[in-house]
Amino acid sequence: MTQQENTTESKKSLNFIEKIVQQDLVEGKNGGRLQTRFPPEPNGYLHIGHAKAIVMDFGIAEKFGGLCYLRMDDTNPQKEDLEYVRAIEEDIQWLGYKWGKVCYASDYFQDLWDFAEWCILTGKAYVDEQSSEEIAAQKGTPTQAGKNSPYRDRPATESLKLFREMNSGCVEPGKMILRAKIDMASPNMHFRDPIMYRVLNLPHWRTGTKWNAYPMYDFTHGQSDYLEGVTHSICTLEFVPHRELYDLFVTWIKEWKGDDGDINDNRPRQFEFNKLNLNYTLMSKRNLLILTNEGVVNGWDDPRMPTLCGIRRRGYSPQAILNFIDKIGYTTFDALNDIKLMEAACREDLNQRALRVSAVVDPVKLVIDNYPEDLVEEMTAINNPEDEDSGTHIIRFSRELYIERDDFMEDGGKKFMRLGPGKEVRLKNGYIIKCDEDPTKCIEKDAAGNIICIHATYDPESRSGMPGADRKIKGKTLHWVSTNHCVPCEVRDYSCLWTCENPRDAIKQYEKDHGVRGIDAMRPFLNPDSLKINKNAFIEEWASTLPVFTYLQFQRIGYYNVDKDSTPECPVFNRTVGLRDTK
RNA sequence: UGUCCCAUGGUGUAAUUGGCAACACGUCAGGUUUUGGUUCUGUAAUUUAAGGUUCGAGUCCUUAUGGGACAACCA
Repeated sequence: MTQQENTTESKKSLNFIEKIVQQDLVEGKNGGRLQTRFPPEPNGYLHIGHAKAIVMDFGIAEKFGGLCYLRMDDTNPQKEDLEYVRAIEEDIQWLGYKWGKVCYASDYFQDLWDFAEWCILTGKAYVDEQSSEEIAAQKGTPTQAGKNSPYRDRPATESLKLFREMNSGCVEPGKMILRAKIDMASPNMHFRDPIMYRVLNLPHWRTGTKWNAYPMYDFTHGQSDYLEGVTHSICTLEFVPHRELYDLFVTWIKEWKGDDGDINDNRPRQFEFNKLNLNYTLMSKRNLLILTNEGVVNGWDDPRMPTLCGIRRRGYSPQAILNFIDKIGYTTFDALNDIKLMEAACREDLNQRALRVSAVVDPVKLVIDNYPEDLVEEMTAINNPEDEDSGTHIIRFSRELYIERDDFMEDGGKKFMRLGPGKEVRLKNGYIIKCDEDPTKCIEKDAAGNIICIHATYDPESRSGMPGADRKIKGKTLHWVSTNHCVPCEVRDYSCLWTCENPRDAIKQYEKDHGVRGIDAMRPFLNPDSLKINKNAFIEEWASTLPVFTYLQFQRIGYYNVDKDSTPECPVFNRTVGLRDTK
């Protein structure tokens, strides 16, 4: 970290969770320890919303000298897979974070089981044999108290016997569950005898066939935190109603462990911040899964996806993401962030990082009539004017070039600063050129009236670096490639997948109004033009030799990244984000 | 007709904890520039409402309004 960053860092005020952590440390809570965890369920790929949580969990540990574990929340073998575990690890490392160790909720299955038996024996839990419909009906509503289950007061010995049967593999899923005996009239729905264990009769990718009954999230998370030594269990706002239950189970497990220290010390505490909402973006894993399954996008790493692998392929740097997260902050307000802020953070970073190259994405031929037929000159191009250490590369110049079609206008008027009859422009790293006043002399058209070739003359004294190049001209500086010294390439331009600001709400509403679900409720809001493939582009030779994931700027166009689909014959580029355009 | 949470320029966040409302992005106008990029200078725009406490309120209290979360054998 540079000195400058250090000063800005120290000037910036802490977010509300950092303030809590700082205060707890001062007060010596939990023995002055700080330990957090990032607990993804390995049932899908991480997205930009997870990045916000990662920066919080890992970042706060880093900042205050604590520890952060990566914990796979693998309590539902129905949906989870090793493939996702690997991807999660890769994404976190890509962001630049290191974990103390990797843990699994399944590490605690035996503890959780023993603890559950103790809960039964001490009258805190019972086995319920009703159907899920019956249980739902008894649960009441937020405005109405629930009713007790007829099994609520069965003897502990009976519950214990049935609980053990639940894990035998002989009980059909749905026939029995273990419930905590709390309060069916609680205004907090999570307190109405929540489910602790359910029968799945499914093997688990880590524990094999040892378990047939698996613990629920609420009966796992706080206990795992406690057993691991987590001090600050930080999650998003939708878990606020779970906190009371979290605290209760932590209190119970301390009792079970014979941990008779102060109940307010040596225990994890849950804190909640606002999750990331981005306009024109759909975040939930469930919906992203639909998009990939239905082929709306080409896999989880499609550059239009908000997944970290998608964003990476799109061409964002980890630092760009970190900058963005830093800009939006952490509060308890359910904000809808503007995607433009993320793009601004990206430009800010890529401006420092990206190699400048010339690519012509909508080419028209330009012939320099007074330039020698067989001359080829090697021009020097600066790789990145923002970074003196980035060096230079060669771009070859000749009589026949491609320039952008929209850099020439037959009647552009006074305000059009680029090429046209009688107009003079500079070719970047090249010469000053000029078109004849007479349109018939500088424009070649086909039968349909389309411009197929532009003619100009160059000023031989104006080559970049020569004294003659220093003269001021009215026109702008244009980028170009030499027709014989460029490579055809594929350029993929992306825009938002969604046409409405808040696709989540729009889809939900559509589902309600039209009685359809899933992809059918999404289609009306999908942007048909979210991917534009351009196979008619040319790029300078040097750029075609760069490896996948190289950060590039197509000068005057935008930031681009080398895609994994590239071949030596045809490199493929993804548009990360366009240049700011104040034309 | 429940419980809990939230409300500061267009968007997101600050405000030394009750003491001059600011920062970033965006807007608009201009300077620099071999990228209509970058950079620099300037610009307009903010405490949801009403009442209360106080010398003093974005901050505390009350009420209203608006928004969010909660009723999966998901996490």
